[in-house]
Amino acid sequence: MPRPKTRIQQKNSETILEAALEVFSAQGFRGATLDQIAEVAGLSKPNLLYYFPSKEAIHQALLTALLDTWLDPLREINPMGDPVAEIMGYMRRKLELSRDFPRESRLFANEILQGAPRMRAAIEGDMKALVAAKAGVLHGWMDQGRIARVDPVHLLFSIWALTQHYADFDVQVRAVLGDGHDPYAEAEAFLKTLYRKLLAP
Amino acid sequence: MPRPKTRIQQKNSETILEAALEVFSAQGFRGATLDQIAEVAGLSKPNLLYYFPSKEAIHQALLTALLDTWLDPLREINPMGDPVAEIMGYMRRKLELSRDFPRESRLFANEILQGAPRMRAAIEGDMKALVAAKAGVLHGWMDQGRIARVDPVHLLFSIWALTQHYADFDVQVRAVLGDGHDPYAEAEAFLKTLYRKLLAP
DNA sequence: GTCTATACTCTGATAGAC
DNA sequence: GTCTATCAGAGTATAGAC
Repeated sequence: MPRPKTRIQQKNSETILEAALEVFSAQGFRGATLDQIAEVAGLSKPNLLYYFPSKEAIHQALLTALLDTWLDPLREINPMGDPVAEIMGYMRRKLELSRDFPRESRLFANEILQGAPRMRAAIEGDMKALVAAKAGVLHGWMDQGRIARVDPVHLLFSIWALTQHYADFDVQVRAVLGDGHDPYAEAEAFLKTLYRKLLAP
Repeated sequence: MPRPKTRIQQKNSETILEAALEVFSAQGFRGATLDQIAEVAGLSKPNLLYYFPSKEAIHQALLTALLDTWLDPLREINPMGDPVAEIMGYMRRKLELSRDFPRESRLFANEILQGAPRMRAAIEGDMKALVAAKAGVLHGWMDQGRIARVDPVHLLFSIWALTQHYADFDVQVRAVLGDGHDPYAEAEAFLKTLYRKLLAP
């Protein structure tokens, strides 16, 4: 990928990544084709490969940018804040990520589901370290009796599972709910109740 | 697909479906190839296509069988039973499905994630109807004050999300936990606590 | 029923004109 | 920088021998 210098290069790179996100998140890596991405981007296939050296490289660029976005809400948990408010805020921010960036959530889910062939290092490195640090914070709050004692890592897993479910299984959620529902608004109310009860000391 | 009559036909069909499950669940529909399935099955590629008319047909056979297995635990919820015990039992059976049939869970997740192109009818039909029926049962229990009042459908979503997470995101769960953990045993303890608190009237 | 050989299509990537 | 044309390989499916 040539270092985007000019405005036009910058713009085209972004157009390609946007189109690639659309296609990869809906079809998975193998299911997506350069033809589809080119069509969505409104560019020719060889032109895609002028900006990125390969299909693999486009995918990798998306994943690299994604992990940071994905972990940001967790980083924001403040050890000095009010425990329940911090955890509720984290849950809410993760749910907002699902609502506002469902394609990113599905891109991530596709990758993990298939064994994380291109993200394993990041998961075993950055993600694991961050989770360990924040689990320590949660543990401290439990020791102080400020929230109920539960397994801190599984508490984080539960927030991931419950919030990402609404993006990753969107089709199923909407099909089962039927018309006239706002899945994310209902989810927020349900999850608030759930975590308020779970965390009460 | 020829109606399996002889014992050898029966056996080969099963061998193919077992191999196909292995490959489809790990790679998705497009990512899987007949070559891979043939190799895992220990058969030649044309031989696969003697038993099933196409790659599509193999996949369809797996999905059709899957949905029933997947919904069985929900069907077993007994309106006459003890509400908390019934819901806890459902959660536990779903978690056991994730633990004992993780490939089936990932096959299902792959399908939904990509928009359920081959399962939409079943979801909008059987699954939606079953959920509506069981949501009615839950509602009745809430009206009687036997469990806390929460959105019954989102309660079911939460059980799906939390239990399937351990199969679908297995790689991430194990990477983050590190060695020396039994994810499913820990999950069961965590989820028991979670639902006991959530459901307490 | 099972195999080898092969037809045909799709797809990632490159060549080369402009 | 962008396009048309095209190559090479992979992948689904079929033909036909045994």
